[in-house]
Amino acid sequence: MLQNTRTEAVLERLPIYYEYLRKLPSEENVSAPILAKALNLGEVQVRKDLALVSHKGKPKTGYEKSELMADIKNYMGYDQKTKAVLVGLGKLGSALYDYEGFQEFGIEIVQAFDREQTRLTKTMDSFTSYCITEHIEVGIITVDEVHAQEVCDLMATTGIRAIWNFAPVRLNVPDYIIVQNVNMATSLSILIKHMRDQIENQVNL
Amino acid sequence: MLQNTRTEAVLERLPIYYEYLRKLPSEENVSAPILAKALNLGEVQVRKDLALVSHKGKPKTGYEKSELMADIKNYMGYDQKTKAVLVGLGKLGSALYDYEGFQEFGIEIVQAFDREQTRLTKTMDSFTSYCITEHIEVGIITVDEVHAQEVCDLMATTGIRAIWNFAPVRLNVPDYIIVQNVNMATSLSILIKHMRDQIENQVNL
DNA sequence: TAGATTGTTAATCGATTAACAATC
DNA sequence: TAGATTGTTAATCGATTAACAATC
Repeated sequence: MLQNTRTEAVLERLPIYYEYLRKLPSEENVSAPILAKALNLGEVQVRKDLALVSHKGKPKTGYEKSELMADIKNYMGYDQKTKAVLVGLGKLGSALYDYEGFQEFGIEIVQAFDREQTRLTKTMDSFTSYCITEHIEVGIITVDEVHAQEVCDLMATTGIRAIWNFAPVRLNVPDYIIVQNVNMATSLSILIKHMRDQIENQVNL
Repeated sequence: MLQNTRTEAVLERLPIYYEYLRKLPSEENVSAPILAKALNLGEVQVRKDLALVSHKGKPKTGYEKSELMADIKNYMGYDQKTKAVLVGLGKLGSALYDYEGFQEFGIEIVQAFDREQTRLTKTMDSFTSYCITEHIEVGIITVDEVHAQEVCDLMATTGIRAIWNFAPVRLNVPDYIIVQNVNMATSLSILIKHMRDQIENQVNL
């Protein structure tokens, strides 16, 4: 455990294990080889990933399902509640605001903001004070690209430390804020490029 | 150019360059150092990425903006039109169906399907024949996790070669179909984990 | 010519995979 | 005990970065 070098990619896989386990009807023990086979990953990789978060694996029998889930949960911080606000209640914003799936990971979008005040939204006037008094840590930007930086700047004046940005702009933020850009169009275009490459390769065989 | 080993990650960066260039008001030449600085990437990395798609760079002056864009466009296949269908016109499905941003990358969601027939949707009865006659290559799954595999199986009976899956299930597909899973909840949870790690590190300094 | 930038080879860094001893 | 699985060290693979010659 001394030089336990965590690779970045582990963070992408732990939620996959967690979701797999959560949906697994059986309560039986699970092992790295079982997970590897089910999720089509390398056996050693899974073994190493699990070793990073848990030390309750037993040779021959593997891990107790509930213990392993608890250890992943703890490592990933799913048990720490995280409050997020969303700005821009358009189609995409609404879809996210309504989405039930965040709960499982301890995440709640507690309030949506937009230009207009509605049953669902507050206006931006109250944004800063709301975020400060409610100790909001995460901001979700689903406004158009013209307003994204402006919203981002406002977020930076609160206690928000992470921004999930759906506007196709690169945001300027202070060092202590981390930004994750999500771009639906480029994501799909990458999938399509992979598809075309694969088709090409098959033709050339 | 002989052993021009393309790294997987290039595909993630080329769209970023492309979008940056597209939105750049100036028509002046661009160089790897300029792009690197603007996008906060390594200079050598950008240089190598550009060399992969273009051979029109000139020492001292860099690349002509429009030529470089054309070369990225060509490499990534943005000039090849790709038709996609979407199944599940809920909140998220609607948001994607309405989204204008795909166009830029040659992608069009040409039809949505759902249980009910509406002004916007066809029912699944016509799904297979529609996809075949329209030569659909990409399927987008935005149904709930209970129905995702079923929809996926149906897609596999058509000419669809790539599936963009928003349902939180791992789909079983034949080898020649590639699947990209998108999970909003786990994506956000990873961002939050990064945030917590960063906060932790700052405290420990 | 001088200087900035390209294109490419070599070196480093990071992540995955292979190998194997420990053990339940 | 035998066998499956864990945990870990070493080897490989892949991607990024450093270094540098070529050149406009």
